[in-house]
Amino acid sequence: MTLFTRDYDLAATLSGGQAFRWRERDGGWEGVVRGHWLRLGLSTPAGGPEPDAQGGCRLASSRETPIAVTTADERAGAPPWLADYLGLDDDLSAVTATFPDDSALRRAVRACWGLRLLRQEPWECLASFLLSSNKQIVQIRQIVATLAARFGQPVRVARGHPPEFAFPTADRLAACTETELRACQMGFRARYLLATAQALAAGRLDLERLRDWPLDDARRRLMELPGVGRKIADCVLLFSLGFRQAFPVDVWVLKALRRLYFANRCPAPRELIRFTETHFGPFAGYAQQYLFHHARITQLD
DNA sequence: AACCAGGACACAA
DNA sequence: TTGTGTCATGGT
Repeated sequence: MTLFTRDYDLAATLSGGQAFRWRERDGGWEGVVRGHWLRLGLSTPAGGPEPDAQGGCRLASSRETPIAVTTADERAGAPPWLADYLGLDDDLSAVTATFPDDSALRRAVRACWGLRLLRQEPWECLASFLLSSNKQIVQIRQIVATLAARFGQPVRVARGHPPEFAFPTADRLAACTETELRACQMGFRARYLLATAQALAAGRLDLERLRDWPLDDARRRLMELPGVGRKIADCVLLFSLGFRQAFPVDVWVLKALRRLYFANRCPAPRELIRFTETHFGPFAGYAQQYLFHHARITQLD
């Protein structure tokens, strides 16, 4: 079946450090979401981003980018939650139109047009980013894969496909020993993951309910969890709970911000927060993701 | 072989 | 409030 949408860059979205369970295989993208194995692909060749004559993000070209969806059950349609997960309802032209008119951001948007923010499951997102601290993205993927294979439920896959597993529930990880978690190569993060899983399993916080709260309150509650600072809290708010103004600042984004907006100076923490909260507008999180991805892909070239 | 990684935390000043 | 050492492990 096919999801009809516009301006979607699957590679930038699924492998850009928001989610850690997608991998490219035979020209498509395969992953497990909500305990369902999925394969996604562009049903027509997307080509690269196609800058319009003006070359500005406000006037960036809009293109049809239908997404072919394959599930384990060939007779079933696309899961009803998939469009929401993929952020299909976000209008990129409208989003980027709210950005400040600075050339650095325009360049980043043009370089990865079609990059979108996902709406992941909050627990998987939180757990994954608990594992992300001081780790490279390739390593985070590996740890998450190991964790799922050892403690996740097996899921249905296409015929002949190697086995896949759901992301383990908080209840399941809460029942693990720290030693079992450390055996997944997560190092000192095991203590945080275990303590947070136990806090959620005990019902001390309902992640889903945070959607309805003001941003600052939701962030404050997340930061009460062991191992969750502002950066990880903002990742959960932005990548799973739909707070498009949340602005996680990691080493890549910090480097980009310093270079583009602070003349290579190192801003004071409070000054940096104020800047990220005011300069980029209501979709600051989108601006952040473009800056992040642009910084990464230009670094690798 | 050093250096660094989508950080958080305890602690000092 | 802002800076420093520490944490465990592996990529580049």
